[in-house]
Amino acid sequence: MEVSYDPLRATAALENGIFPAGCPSRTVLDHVTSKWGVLVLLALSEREHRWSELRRRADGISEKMLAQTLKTLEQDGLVHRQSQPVIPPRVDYSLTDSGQEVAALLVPLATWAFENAEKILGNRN
Amino acid sequence: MEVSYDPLRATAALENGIFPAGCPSRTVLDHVTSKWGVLVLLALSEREHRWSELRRRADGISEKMLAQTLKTLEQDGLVHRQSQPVIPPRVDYSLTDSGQEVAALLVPLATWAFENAEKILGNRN
DNA sequence: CGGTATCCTAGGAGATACTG
DNA sequence: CAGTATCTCCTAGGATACCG
Repeated sequence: MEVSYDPLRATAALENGIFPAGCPSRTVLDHVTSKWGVLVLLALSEREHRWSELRRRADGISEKMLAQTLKTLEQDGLVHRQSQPVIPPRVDYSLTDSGQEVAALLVPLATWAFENAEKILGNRN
Repeated sequence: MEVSYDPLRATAALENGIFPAGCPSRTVLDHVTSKWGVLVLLALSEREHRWSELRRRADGISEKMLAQTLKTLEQDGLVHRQSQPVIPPRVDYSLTDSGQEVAALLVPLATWAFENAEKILGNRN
């Protein structure tokens, strides 16, 4: 996995964009970095998931929050919802192209968290 | 800015690490992706900031949340606090090495949010 | 300036029950 | 199975005041 970003574009984002309260960038950032949003995007970065799979994967999430999170991400055009008209119902969630872009940025973050967790929390003594 | 990550390590993180409720990785991820945590880390990724600078930069943050956020990040060993014994008091916050690592991963995310905000939120009609 | 200490409340979030 | 609907609880977080 490789992420390459133009420093000038990053600077522009930091200087003009991200910090004002209520600005669109922050709204988007909030959705994408939300407690459950991250986990859902990470799960979907691996492969499509059904509702119940996501429910189990994002360990600890309530049905309410899963529904809410998925709805937000779907409205944002990051997650695609495909419902099959069968009995019992089957609904698959996957990433859109935009979704794959963010997810690709989230994965290194998760990897870093995973690899540094012990050290970080170990400081706390 | 360039971020390169071994796919195998990413896979390990996703498969073993990130998802269990209450696991260390998720705690760390929560700190780092918290609403105000992201903004503080982003601000500090540019340069050192004083308390009052951070207060103004992370637009909308309350004193309470700034204090809380900084304390968490400092305990996590991501932010370094340097207080000068002068009058009036002066305190500078900067990133530790670990802090720079995460911040480097956060910047592309912020850049992406900044560049895609309009499109994303435009979907909502 | 760089913070605590206190109080207070909106809404984030869980539990439970129900439905197409 | 894949969700709503409701009810309730609790705490993240804002406002205000004060302090070294």
